[in-house]
Amino acid sequence: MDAPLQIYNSLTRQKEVFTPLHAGHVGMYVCGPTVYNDVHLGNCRTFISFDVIYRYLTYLGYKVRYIRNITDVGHLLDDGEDRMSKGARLDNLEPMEVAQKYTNNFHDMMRTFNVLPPSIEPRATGHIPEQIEMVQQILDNGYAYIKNGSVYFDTVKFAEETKEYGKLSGRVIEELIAESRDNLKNQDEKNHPSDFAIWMKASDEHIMKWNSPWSVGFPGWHLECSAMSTKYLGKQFDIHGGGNDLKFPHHENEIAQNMGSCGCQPAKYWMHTNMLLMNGKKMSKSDGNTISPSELFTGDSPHVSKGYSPMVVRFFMLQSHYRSTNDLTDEALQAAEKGFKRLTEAFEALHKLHSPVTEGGAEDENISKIIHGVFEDMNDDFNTPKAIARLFELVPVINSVKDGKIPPESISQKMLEELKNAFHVIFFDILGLKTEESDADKGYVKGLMELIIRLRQQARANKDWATSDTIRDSLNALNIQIKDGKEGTEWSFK
RNA sequence: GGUCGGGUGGCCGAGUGGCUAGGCAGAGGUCUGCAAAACCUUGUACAGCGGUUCGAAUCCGCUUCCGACCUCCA
Repeated sequence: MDAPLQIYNSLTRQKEVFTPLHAGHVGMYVCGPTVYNDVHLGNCRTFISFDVIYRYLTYLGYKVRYIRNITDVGHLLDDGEDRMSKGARLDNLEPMEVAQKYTNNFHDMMRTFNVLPPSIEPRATGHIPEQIEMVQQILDNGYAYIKNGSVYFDTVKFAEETKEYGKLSGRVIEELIAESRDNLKNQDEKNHPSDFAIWMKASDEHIMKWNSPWSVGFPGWHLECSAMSTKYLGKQFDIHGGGNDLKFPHHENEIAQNMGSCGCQPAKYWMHTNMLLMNGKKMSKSDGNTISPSELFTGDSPHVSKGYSPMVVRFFMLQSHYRSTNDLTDEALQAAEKGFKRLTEAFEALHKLHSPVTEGGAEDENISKIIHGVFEDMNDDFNTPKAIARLFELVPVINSVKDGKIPPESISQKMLEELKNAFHVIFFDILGLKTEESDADKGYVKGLMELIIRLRQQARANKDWATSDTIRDSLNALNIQIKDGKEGTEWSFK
């Protein structure tokens, strides 16, 4: 009955009904991080977005094979030095130590954000033979040429013969001629400025290099994804994702390589996440407009007035659509923090509700509509902000029943169960959020709080306002909020 | 310069040819010993100028401003 899942396809620039290549299965490849540095928040946004997409596809019943790679070689800097090698030189480490260190850091951060691990996380250095094989196939098919031990992809020939080059990013090859800079590494070796290396001959001082039929060298940056997606998902698979900034040249070149080796377009649906901004500008490693995840958590940054918890940050990110830019500001984070708290507290309150009627509550239909609406929103290109907005509509209903503002029979037992279940599925399983109960929540702090609240109740019963207010104010100073309600007093961390 | 995407109420952020997005902040009220929390009510926004239309913030054109990519970036 519900509308089918639709996905915005960057390749066709429109929403399309999602139909997997093989019924019941989804193959999804997402470009992972280059591990030469701590992960930054922009990366996190992309992986959080795809985490929700992965979770939702799984929820829909698809068996999803989710590949997210680790790039640990081949990513050149302007001066021609490999990112990994540079990291190694600066830290005085083996390149693989650098890769491992930052891979660990990346994994820690993904766990912190409650991002599920992918099905397979292949490394570029672990797939050198596959990449060499692909270079050979491209050469065999005539879409590459060898110059001094390096191999370059022939974009001009590819573009002329297939009309495919530039399709994803909207580029025209003639324009690329004029635009390309001429100060790139080995530019003189290329036949055309838009050609790109798929195998690079290594200089003597280059640390990371492998034997190949052409030279001792290393693979080009774009090649790994082509080779690894093919290896684990086949020549054609369902979804290929990544950040918007990878569209050109990375993804465009990936398509060229896949088509150049096997003759087919690798992915049916291309999905691109938009950039995380900070104060209106792209958050970027290279220009300093950035805040690290840990700085954001601790508040140790001039860009924020305080720290924000990982789940608040995740929630904040999901409150904008993955294809829209997301502007991170202190004010917006504060709004997200309060909203997140309101939602989680309503969810907790929901579990304490009971209904005297089995079915036919006055609010039943309304609630049912909201729940269905959430899934409709998710089916519409994973519209998490809209889905979350609907979740908020449940809050006043839940709180009103809890406070006795509307009678408990407004929601039937049946609906209550359905709602608890749905809320759980949406909030935890699909959006990947979790309530942040601290250790204190379970430990003796809880017992102490019960004691304190009981003492304060006695004081209030005796109209000893001075004592009761002192307790309240002191707790408040400790960031503990006292909430006097009809059914007694509750508390929470502020 | 080329390509693309945007400008929505104080802030963030959805959406749409006619029907309340939502969150935060603000205002009024209920509740309360007083508060807080919660609940109720409330603002009637869509860059500007034209055009299409019975009707446009939503479609088209122009203007303007902003951003991304074109060079390593999720």
